[in-house]
Amino acid sequence: MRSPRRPQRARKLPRQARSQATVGAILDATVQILDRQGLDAATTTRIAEVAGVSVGSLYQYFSHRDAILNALQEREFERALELMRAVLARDHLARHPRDTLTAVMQGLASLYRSAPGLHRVLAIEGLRVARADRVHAFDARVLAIIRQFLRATGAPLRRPRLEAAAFVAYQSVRATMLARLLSGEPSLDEDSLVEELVDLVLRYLIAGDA
Amino acid sequence: MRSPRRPQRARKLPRQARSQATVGAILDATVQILDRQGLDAATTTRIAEVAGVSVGSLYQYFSHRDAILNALQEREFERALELMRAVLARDHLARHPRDTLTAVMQGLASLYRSAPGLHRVLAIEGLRVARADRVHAFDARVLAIIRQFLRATGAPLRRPRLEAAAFVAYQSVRATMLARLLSGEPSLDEDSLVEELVDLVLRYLIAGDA
Amino acid sequence: MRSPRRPQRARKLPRQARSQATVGAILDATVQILDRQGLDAATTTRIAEVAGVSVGSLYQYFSHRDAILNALQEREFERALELMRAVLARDHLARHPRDTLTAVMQGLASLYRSAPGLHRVLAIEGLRVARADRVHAFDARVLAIIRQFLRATGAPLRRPRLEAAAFVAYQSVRATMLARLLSGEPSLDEDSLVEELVDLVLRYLIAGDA
Amino acid sequence: MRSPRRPQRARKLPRQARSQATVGAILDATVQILDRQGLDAATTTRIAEVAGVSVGSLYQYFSHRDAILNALQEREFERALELMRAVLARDHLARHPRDTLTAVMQGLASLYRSAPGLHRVLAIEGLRVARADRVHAFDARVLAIIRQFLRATGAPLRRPRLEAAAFVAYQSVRATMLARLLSGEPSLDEDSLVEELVDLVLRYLIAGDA
DNA sequence: GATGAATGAGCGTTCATTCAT
DNA sequence: GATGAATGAACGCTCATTCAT
Repeated sequence: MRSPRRPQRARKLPRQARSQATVGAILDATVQILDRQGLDAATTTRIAEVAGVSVGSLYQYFSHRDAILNALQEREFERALELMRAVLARDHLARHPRDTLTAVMQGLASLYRSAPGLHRVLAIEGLRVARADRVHAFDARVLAIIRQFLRATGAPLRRPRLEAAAFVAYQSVRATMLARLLSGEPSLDEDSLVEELVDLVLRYLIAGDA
Repeated sequence: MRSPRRPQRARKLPRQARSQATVGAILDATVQILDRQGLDAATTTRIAEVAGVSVGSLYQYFSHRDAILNALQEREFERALELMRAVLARDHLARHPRDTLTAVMQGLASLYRSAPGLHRVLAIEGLRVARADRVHAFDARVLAIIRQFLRATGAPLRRPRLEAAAFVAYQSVRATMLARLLSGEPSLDEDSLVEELVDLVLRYLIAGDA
Repeated sequence: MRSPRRPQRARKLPRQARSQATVGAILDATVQILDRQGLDAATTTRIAEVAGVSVGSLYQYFSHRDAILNALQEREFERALELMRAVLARDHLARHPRDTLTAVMQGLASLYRSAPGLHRVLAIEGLRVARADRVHAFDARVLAIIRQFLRATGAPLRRPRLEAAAFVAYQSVRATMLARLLSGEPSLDEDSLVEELVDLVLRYLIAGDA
Repeated sequence: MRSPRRPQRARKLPRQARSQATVGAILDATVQILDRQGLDAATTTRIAEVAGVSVGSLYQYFSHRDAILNALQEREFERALELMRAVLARDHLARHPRDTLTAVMQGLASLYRSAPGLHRVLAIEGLRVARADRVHAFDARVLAIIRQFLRATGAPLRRPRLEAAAFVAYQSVRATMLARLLSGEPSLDEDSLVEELVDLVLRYLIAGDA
């Protein structure tokens, strides 16, 4: 996409019900387009068209095109965090770490599966310099959750550098899932992938797990 | 005025000394721009400008803008493969797999370190649909090398699904290194990263490795 | 940056008053440029400039530059056909064929006279391969009208090959008028030309007409 | 084609044998390209390539691209005039005008047939403003020949305005032949076309010819 | 507020022409 | 003379953004 002519002022926050609906429609339209046709198809005109509003309205709620992608990214970030929190909150201490990990990874896999095209675009765009900070912030939150889980788990940890370990484990899982998503016809079925990743992480992190 | 005719094949190969210099200048300029300002800044006009040539010259050697990126990608691909081959060729059978793995990863880390911005862009662009095939082809070659290494190693393998294991291991290493590269100020020094990754892979792949 | 996507269908039809005005301005500007400076001067930038709009507006209503020329061509085609139909509809059976033919040719001559430069360009462009189909379609419609006229006329026809005769007659008239148009200072006044052409066609087509 | 940056000085005339050969090769190459691929394919680079010389050499003999087309046009003009002169010179006074006319038209038809693509391009380009003068000059020479023939012929002429008559007859023949050339699949075979045109012209020009 | 026609900077690309070798 | 690498003005076209209605 072209680097945009940046506007000078921020837009007002949507407060009323109708506004919320419009914002929602715009985000949903963008998701649909990204998922089916990719980033290049997500022009402001097309988004407005699919959302059933005018471009003018679009700019009433988003100061520039990238703001839409940012909002989307944020939405998916929250969704992923929520998923992790929900799984970990379910009395995971009483269960074997393997079960907890498996549940988390199945959740992530289903998240990706629900809109592969969208997550592909977000992953790519997430790597762009402009959006790097947002991704780092998200990563930090994920890592905090992981560390918290590791500390809370009764299992004996192998790794002295907890922070490094969480980083490596997280990136490995994230990237492998994404790579499978990006390969046209995955040679590995989802369940097997989850199994492999659980094993990878367990053996890496937890002593004596064989 | 003229109906546009997309050229299908590569332009003439540079034979003379001056031509070689021009091609080199274009590639170098592109690397520099990608490394410092990212992909969007790498317009044909800007590349030509930095290379100190005219746009016309650029098109004398590259059929279209993307061909420059492709050439660059190919160059880095070959470099990475060459590095892996070189390390694995060095009597690795006589050494402990840990040493071999460490050597490979140190090589990759230094490759990334040499031009972080470039590798960031190549990694990102490698995810785009248009270039997905090239990346898959590269991945397949890497996976073949890894599998060959695993088979040749005397060490007892833990994983029944060799192909899946190679995929998971490769993506984990690749992504973690890249993620560290992308984070502005890495919290993990390079040696520690290599150590962690070697450990990750060994425990995942090789039975009884502790 | 972006892979170019050639639009296949026409742009949105102009509905509002302002839109209509813009389309009109674009067509008028194009006619003016073609008439005065020829086809090569009719760049999108120049057309927009003369029309007093931006290039963007131009592409809001025409999918590509050639679409403007096509629209212009179509407009003139329809105008010419309408003229022929109108003249032939005027109780021509009751009149001598010479009068009918004269009326038709006077109409065509005045059509050409109204914008010689435009018709010159359209005639030339009509010869280009890209637009040949459109011209052939127009020619076929004209020939059908001519054949219908010849059949309806009570006059005894000299020519056994009606189709060939219509073709020869039509091309002769068309080309001679055009040639006169193209010569800077016509040596033949319009009335004389019409007279000559009527005579040419009558003697060629109609038996005993002397 | 793009309107060229016009050079300032004329080129030296080719005097030596090698020069003549180069000029010939360039013209032949241009004919071949025009005939097979049309005007847009006739770039200076391509012409030089087909001619087996360098672009530099091309510019040694032709001051600019259009000069090549001009030379080609001139060559075809001379060829056509030569053909007419040759036929008319063959004791045509002793023969019936119909035979003479038939011979001329057969000659023209075979000229066109020998390289339809070339003549299509020349016809189109000949109409462009830039080259209009050259065409008018050629037309004038043709008309002179025609008038001379008409005067020399013993046959009684119908038309008082000899100049106008020559013009009408010439344009009719030229355009009809060209139109047949331009229509993809001519519905009229060449012999029939010649027959029709001879009849058209004879009845138009010569009194009592039935 | 909502609309959507209008804007125009900027992109990738071409090719006639030049000139150092 | 010949070469062909280099030039760069100019083209068609896109789309994020604005603002009169």
